[in-house]
Parts: sequence; structure tokens; C-alpha cells
Amino acid sequence: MPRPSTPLLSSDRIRSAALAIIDRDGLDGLSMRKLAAELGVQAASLYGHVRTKDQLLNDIASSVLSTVDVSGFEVDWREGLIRCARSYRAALSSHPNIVPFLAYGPAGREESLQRLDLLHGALVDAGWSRREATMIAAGLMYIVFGSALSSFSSGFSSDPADYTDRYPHLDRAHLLPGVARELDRDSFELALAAFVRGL
Amino acid sequence: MPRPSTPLLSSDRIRSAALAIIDRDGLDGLSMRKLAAELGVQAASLYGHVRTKDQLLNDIASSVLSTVDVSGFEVDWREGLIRCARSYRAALSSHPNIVPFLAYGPAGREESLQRLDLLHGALVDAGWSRREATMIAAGLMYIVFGSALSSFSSGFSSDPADYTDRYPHLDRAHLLPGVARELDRDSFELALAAFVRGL
DNA sequence: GAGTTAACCTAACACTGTTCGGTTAGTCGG
DNA sequence: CCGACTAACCGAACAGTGTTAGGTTAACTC
Repeated sequence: MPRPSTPLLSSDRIRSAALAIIDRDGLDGLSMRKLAAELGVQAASLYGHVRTKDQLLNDIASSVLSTVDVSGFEVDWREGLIRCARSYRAALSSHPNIVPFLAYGPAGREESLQRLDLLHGALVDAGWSRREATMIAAGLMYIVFGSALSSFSSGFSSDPADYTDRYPHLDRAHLLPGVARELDRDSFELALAAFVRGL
Repeated sequence: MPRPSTPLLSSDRIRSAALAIIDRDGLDGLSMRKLAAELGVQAASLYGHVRTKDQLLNDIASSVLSTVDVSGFEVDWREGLIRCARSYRAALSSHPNIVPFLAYGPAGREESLQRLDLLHGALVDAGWSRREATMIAAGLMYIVFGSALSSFSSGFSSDPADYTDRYPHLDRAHLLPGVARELDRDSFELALAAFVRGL
């Protein structure tokens, strides 16, 4: 196929198709050839719109994080922290399969820095020292990312025989998968509330 | 080379060589061919001792986590939580490059479950309900894994120009890389203390 | 000493991300 | 209107990945 009359590809179309694949097949399920195939195109054609796969993933990550809202600090810094964390978690858990990518490396994403700047400023305004503000922001991110990884409650088998005898205190762990989502949310809320209250 | 008089390979040698590569070159720096080369062997030979690369990584992860100590709950459950979290973090931060692998999937690792069982039991003994115990354990893991990812303080540039003007509250963020390790530890301790105090 | 097993090898398969050079449709200058 | 040029795609290839099949020979067992 030569140059088509109306372009088949665009950065946006590529990004959203890639995110759909990630959501459906996981992070490892995304390959450039598969992505191209779903767009009705050959793999090489993608590189006219995207520099590298890593860059594509970064762009997707940024767009996922762009929905995070850090407003709400005017009322109360505790409430601001809680809202910010909830918003972060909502963004991440709407596309959980991309979280391992975020976990990989030095981010330095524009969006993250901007939000972090606001968060830091709000904490300093509330009376915390700069160093304390940095550590509190870090702690909040620990809880958010830790809960978003959720290799915790989703990592349980649903076969009771896997636990009985060997792990006496986990004798009902096989019920976890059924309530994993709810339990993850409640665990996050508990951790967040305890953290903020304990500051 | 036919069968050598004394075997060149063993599961242990393979595991420790692989972990050394991961520590040195990162998770992506480990390939079966490279691992084989460092052991003076061809890649295919590894598969006589290791089922798959994924299994190898799981075994390595288990051995890293095997140093975690969950004793210390006799004294006080708060102290027990703190010691457990510190021990976990120590294990993870001694081999930080394998943490992204842990972040990937349903773990269900023998070691983790065993430790989780003890933790859960200790919390129930201390008077928490089973559900609360589960959530508290999850919250603790959030902080441990979140801090071990450390895509936070290690993700900052050391060039002041990257922050000035654009991020007014982060005007000293360029200093972070120099104190990243210490700051990460302090942030972890702060988050842990706040979390436990807030329960 | 024969037969079996264990430990290595070479070669290959089906993938991966990415690049090079080609082909053609659309667009712009004269 | 037509030539030059660019934009958007394709086919083929490269170097790398995890993994398997089948071969070769040393060491062990009876």
C-alpha cells in the first residue's frame, strides 16, 4: 500500500490503541507488530509517528496520569492529601496494567513534577518544613503506588487446599479473589487514613 | 564440549550469577545467553537446571525475600510491624533491580505467604479482626513496596535549570540525587511511623 | 564391558524492537 | 499544468530474545 488518501495513523490513534491492548492483554501483550496489525498497518509504519516503544509507553503513562487532580488543599492539608491520593489511585487503577511500567524507572514526567510541585507547596504553606514536605509527599506516593501494584490481594489462589494446614491463619484466603477489588480499596483507605492521621 | 568431568552448572551457581547480573546491569540486562556466557557455557545448557527464565526470576525473588524476619511480635504489635517492615525493606533495597519484577504479577510465593501468615496471626492475637489484620498487612506492604520502587527520589535531575521557573516549589530538587538514599530511608521511616501511629 | 543417564553442545524456531530503501499519493512553486 | 518534494505507507532485513530438538560424549551402574 502506498500513501493512502486519508492517513490511517496518528499519534492519538496509536496511543489509544496501544492502551487498549495493554488493558486487555497486559504490558507484555503489547508488541509493535500486534499494535500495527490492530491498526491495519505494518509495524514499520508506526515509527513515522512514534519515536520508540519506550517513548510511546511514556506518553501513554503521562496521559493516564493527566487525570490526577491535586486541588482541594485550600480547605485543609489533610483533606488535600487524601483527595490527591484518591485521585492518583483512581487514575492508576483504571489502567492497572501500565503500573509496572511506571515502577520501572526514573520518571521525571512533566505531569508528575507539576503535581508534585503543587503538593509540595501546599504542604509548606501548611507549616511543614521543606524536607518534611518532601518526605510526606514521598510517603503518600509509596501508599499510592504500593496499592496500585496490588500484587497483594490479587495474588491469592481460590483453592482452599492451597492454604489449609500450611498457613493456619490464612485459612480463608481463598475467598480473597472474590472480594479483591473491594478489599484493595478498603486497604488503601485504611492505610491512607492511618498515614494522614499519624502525621 | 561433551559432558565435563565436574559439572560446570548448578541451580545455585546459576541463581547467584543471575542475581549478580541483575544487580550490576538491571533487570533488562539479564538474558539467558549473557548469563550462560558468564558461566562459560551455552544458553541451552541452562535449561537442564532451570525450567524457564520466569521461574529463575521467581526463585531469585524468593531467595531475596527469604532474609525477611517477622519475629518481634511478642513484645508489641506496633513494634512488630515496624521491625517487619524494616526487614522487608532491607531485603528489597539490597537488590533494588529485582523489585520491578516483584511488582509484575500474582506472587503467591511460598516465602511471602508464610511470612504473611505469621503477620496475620500476630495481628489477630493482638485483638484486630481478621479483616482488619488483612488490611493492615496490605497497608504495610504498600509502604514497603512503594518505597522499594523508589521511582520517586531517584527520578530527579541534578540540573537546577530543570526546575527553576517551571516548578517554583521544587527549586532545590536538583539536590535530591545527592541525598536520595538517605532521603528515601527517612521518607520510609516517616511513612511507616505515621502509618503505625495512625492505626 | 555394555547400557543408561547426565551434561553439555549446535542449530533452529518464532518472536521482539528498530532501521533502510522503495513506492506512491498528496501538496506546493513556477 | 507540471515537476519537485514531502508524507505515509510497505517489504525485507538486522540483531537480539526465550526456548526446544536432536546430537555427542563423559560418567555412572549392573
